[in-house]
Amino acid sequence: MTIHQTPGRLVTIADVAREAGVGESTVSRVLRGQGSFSKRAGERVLEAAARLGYVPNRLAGALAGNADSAGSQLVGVVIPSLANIVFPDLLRGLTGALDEAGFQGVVGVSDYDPVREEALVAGLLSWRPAALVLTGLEHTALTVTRLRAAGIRIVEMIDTDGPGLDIVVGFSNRAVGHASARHLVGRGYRRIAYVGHDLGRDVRAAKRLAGFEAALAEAGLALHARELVAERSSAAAGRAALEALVARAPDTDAVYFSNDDMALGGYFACLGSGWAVPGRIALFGCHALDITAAMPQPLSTMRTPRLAIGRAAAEHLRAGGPPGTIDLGFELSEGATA
Amino acid sequence: MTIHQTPGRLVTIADVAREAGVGESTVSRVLRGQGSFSKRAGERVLEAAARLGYVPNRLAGALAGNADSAGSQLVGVVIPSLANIVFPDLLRGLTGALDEAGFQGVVGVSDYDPVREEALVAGLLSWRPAALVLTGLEHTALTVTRLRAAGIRIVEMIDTDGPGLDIVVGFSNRAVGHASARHLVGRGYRRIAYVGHDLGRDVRAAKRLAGFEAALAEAGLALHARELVAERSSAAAGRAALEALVARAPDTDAVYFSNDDMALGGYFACLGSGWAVPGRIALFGCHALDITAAMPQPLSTMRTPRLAIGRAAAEHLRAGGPPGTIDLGFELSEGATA
DNA sequence: AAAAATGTTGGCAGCGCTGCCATTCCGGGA
DNA sequence: TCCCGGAATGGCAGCGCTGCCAACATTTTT
Repeated sequence: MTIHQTPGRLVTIADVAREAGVGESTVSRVLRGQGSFSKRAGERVLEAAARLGYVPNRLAGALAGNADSAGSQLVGVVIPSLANIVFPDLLRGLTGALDEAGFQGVVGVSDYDPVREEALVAGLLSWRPAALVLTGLEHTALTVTRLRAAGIRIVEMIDTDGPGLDIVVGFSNRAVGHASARHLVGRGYRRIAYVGHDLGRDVRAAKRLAGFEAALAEAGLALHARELVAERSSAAAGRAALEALVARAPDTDAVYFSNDDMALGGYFACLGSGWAVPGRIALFGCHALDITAAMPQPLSTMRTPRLAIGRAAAEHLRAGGPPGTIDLGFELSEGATA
Repeated sequence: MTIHQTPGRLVTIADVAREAGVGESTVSRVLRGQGSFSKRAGERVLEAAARLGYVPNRLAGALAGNADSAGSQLVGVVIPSLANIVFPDLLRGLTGALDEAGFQGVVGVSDYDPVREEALVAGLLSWRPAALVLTGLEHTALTVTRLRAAGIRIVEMIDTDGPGLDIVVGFSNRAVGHASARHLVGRGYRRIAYVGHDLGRDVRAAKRLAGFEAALAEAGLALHARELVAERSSAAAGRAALEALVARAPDTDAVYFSNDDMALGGYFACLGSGWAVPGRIALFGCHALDITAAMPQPLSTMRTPRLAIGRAAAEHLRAGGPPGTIDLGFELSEGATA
């Protein structure tokens, strides 16, 4: 029962035209519901197409349609990772809105590597996408050159801390870090440490930390300690890192995590070691992952509008408006751990 | 600083040919490193292409190249959801292997809806993909017809419980459920309940439950209770459901969850209510999400090879072999909650 | 009733690329 | 020196579709 029957050639618009007894142009018009045609022609074409099992060839359509401008209805998307739940969320908002608008997303994963992104962008551009959606503001010079030359709408998601190429949708990671520190300081914590993952790659986590330290400095404080893991963020890494940190700096009274999954790991470390949260040690995360709301003590964290960012990115794809930055903000999720 | 410069026409192969002082065919051969050409011609073409910033148009390439067979280098992918971490994992394995092989994935999200899948498949087929990767074995009749007519390789991921269309890569969800029940029964639990999410849509969770109940029956048992939430699986839903379940059937001694995130929610419920795990109540999940390994008591669950499935799916795309099922199995992750 | 306006329709030239084929170029053997 | 086989090359016909335009049909207006 192989599926490979490939009877020969696939049905083309010419076959439908012959079957329906009309011209090719009429078939084209009917199928796209564009231009004028008689009711009778419409019926016959639809009927013939169904009878023949016609599947339009968008490759040809896009090629013929509009050679320059928005060639196809494909939209290239580059995200850094699928392992960090933040990005599937982004993708979720994006694909949802994208296919409401009749677009198809072509997804590439850069693994936080600008050089990898460069290659992905080159590959995506060769499909003549209607637009490109990237993550973050940091790109190689060659990527930027190519993007400029492509003459299509570019959306950069998530990070508004810096100049964008065209449209930027996100929030200020710096401000998130800043607000997080203000919250901890306001709660009276003074010996505040940081637990994070590979900052060399995750530029946005680094920006949050910068904002965090800036706010500490404004309050006359500095990071009490810091523990970085080389790997990607995960609960296991957060757990190990917090344990290491507490061993080194036992008097730490609050910890800022680069990410909620790290923070969740930290929470587990506290549970395992019997450290009272937030009595013995307070925990603060970032992103407000769904899970954290179900914890016995909801995690104190910052809610970032990931779905909304994806959706907004998709919605601004077609808009012919001027370049600009759309800041969707963030919100304190008070929780009970800090 | 608009990016929209669209100087007019994009650079075509003809422009490169003129610039390099060779024919179009030579440019095409050089750029694809195929056919024979002199070293000198090769250099000049590459140079000219770089100078002009030439970006090949794969739309045209695919259209001209091989009209029938593997038209483009696009691969259509349909997954049911991005909210359930299982699918991003699948996607991760898939896109990784896909772009090693030079393919680009076009992703659609069906939201667990076969009718939505039908529309997505139709849309994807119109890009003349080299192959299609779907999730699960359940499709509408029309989808199946179209898939057959397309004459391309089809891979169905994750579920091996039933006949596939072409290539199937995954594990038996029924067997997972069965093994889970055997484990709980073997540990001496007798009043075993089930906590799950919307089974009407998540067919695979339903298959796991069926296998689970079958194993219970073999042991002379039946489900002690069950609690279903209508929404999608999540920690919050798991927590609420477990609390409801314990209220209704306080003597339950073990709970099988449809998913690890549900189980994690259940664990949080136990922590919150002070129910000893597994003394008062044992918990068993499914999928072995990363997070669960960091818990103070690692969750007892079944490790499913999600990344490997994605990778295997991509690898079997090109293989011209016969249809068949590849069962990647699963593995008990003993943990400490059951 | 003729003219003008409007509604339908089919033919055909591309879109940018690749496959095919005929042609040219080159070095080595007769 | 001439001829021959293979490497290198360019021209051109499509791939399937859409945009444009001219042709024709049908109404409406005067």
